Amino acid sequence: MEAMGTIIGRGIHVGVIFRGKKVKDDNKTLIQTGISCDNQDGCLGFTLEPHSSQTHSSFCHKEPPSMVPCSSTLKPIDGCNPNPTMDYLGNNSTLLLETHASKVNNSSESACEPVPFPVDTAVEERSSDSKSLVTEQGMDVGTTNVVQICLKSNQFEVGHRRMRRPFSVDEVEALVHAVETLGPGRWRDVKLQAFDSVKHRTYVDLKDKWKTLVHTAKISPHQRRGEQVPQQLLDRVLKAHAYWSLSSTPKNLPSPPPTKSI
DNA sequence: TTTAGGG
DNA sequence: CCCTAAA
Repeated sequence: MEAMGTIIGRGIHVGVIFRGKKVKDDNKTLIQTGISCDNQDGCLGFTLEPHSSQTHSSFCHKEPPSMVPCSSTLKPIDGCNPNPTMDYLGNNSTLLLETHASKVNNSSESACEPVPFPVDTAVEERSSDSKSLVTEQGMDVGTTNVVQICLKSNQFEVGHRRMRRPFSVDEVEALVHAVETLGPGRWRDVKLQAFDSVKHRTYVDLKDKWKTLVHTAKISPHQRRGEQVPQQLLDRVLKAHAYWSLSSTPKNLPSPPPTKSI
């Protein structure tokens, strides 16, 4: 915030770059220039020029509806960010650029970045708004930062593959608990009961996770990857799985939940 | 829209 | 995670 405050306080120029070319006429709106009307596979970019703009610039690709983590002085952006989760919580400043081009929105996810957790809940990745949150890190006054907002070749083209979000042990615990009481096959309810506020976890995701959990619980510990799920939890998975598999009425009365003893 | 499974 | 036939 300090960095941005310094920059903005001293006046900052915001230029628009379309398809690599800087848009000269500042009086025209995105719609007037046609930038936001068609589905051209161009790229929208913004140049933030504090003062007498220099040349140093860094950027990363991003799309309209999501965040555009951008590091001006750190690691280059060659695809995806090394560490998705953290990295955006420190003393970073945030600049919000709103490109309210009428219907240009549409949703697709970040092309190279996982949405920083902090804002994750605030701004949905699948948001239909055309906002771009640019997170600047250690932006040096005097440098020109360019944020590329590439519109996929075809805005209607199905979005990218969603960012991978490994389930945390806590999430697994919540999922297991829900399945123990509701039983598998009722993913909609599981979602509502245990992940209602976690928008990036759909009931299909939960169903898939349960599938992998059952598998994980069956293989030997050393074959498991990622964050290790407590064996105790995996035992509950097998327990519930066995219980609901034999139950004659799997999806009906959540009769005596699995013997959650031990 | 959900469920259920394979990809 | 994605893709989708079925329900």
